[in-house]
Parts: sequence; structure tokens; C-alpha cells
Amino acid sequence: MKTTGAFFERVWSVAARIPRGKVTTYGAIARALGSPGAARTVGWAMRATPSGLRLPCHRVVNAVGELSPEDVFGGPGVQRSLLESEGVTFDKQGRIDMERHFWMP
DNA sequence: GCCGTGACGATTC
DNA sequence: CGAATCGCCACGG
Repeated sequence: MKTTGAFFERVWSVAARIPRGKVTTYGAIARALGSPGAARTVGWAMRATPSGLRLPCHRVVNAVGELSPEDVFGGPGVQRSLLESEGVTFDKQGRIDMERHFWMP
């Protein structure tokens, strides 16, 4: 699938501004773009992100603080390791501490 | 312009 | 608290 949508480029622009050690949610990005209900579309955009952009897509998680499917990052624990190396903390359930690391676009 | 799809979200059971 | 369900919006065909 191509993904030459203007909306997608907005998503990538926002994702590129995520500070190191912080994370945001798909819903937050969707609201920042003016489409509160387009959280799924945001996720779709991330999945179709061109490698050339080098976006910190590992800093984008869902509203609960869960990480993306492992197969997308090439292996289990990959995304988690990246975040931990940036100072992001996790709870016992393997979820990100949103209160500390959430970033609003 | 309708149909299927999807790294989601909120609600309900 | 965990699983299931429905609703949401943008994009390609």
C-alpha cells in the first residue's frame, strides 16, 4: 500500500518531534491533527512509515501504555529496550508509566 | 461513492 | 482486572 496521504505526513511530522525519553499515544496525535477518532489511522500511518524518515516510532504507544506488536520491530523486547535506553520506565505489567513519560503534541 | 483494512479507544460483560 | 465488542476515521481499490 502506498500511503501518500497528507494526513500521514502530519502524523510523521508530529512523531518526529517526540522528545527523547518521552512517549505519546495514537489518540493524542489524532487529536493534535484535528481528528480525535482517527487514532487507528495514525497507527496505520506508523506501520507504513518509510524507513528513510528514521522516525522514533518506538515512542508511540497506545493509550494504555502498551508497546506495538513485536513482529513490527523485528523481535521481542526490541522496542522496550530502545525506550529503556532513553530513560523510559515500565511497571510490573510491562506498560509505560504514562504519568511520567506522556508527551502531548 | 461504497467496501475492506488497521501499530486504536472507550465501553461493556 | 481481562477479554470481547462496537465505533471511529483516513486510504487504496
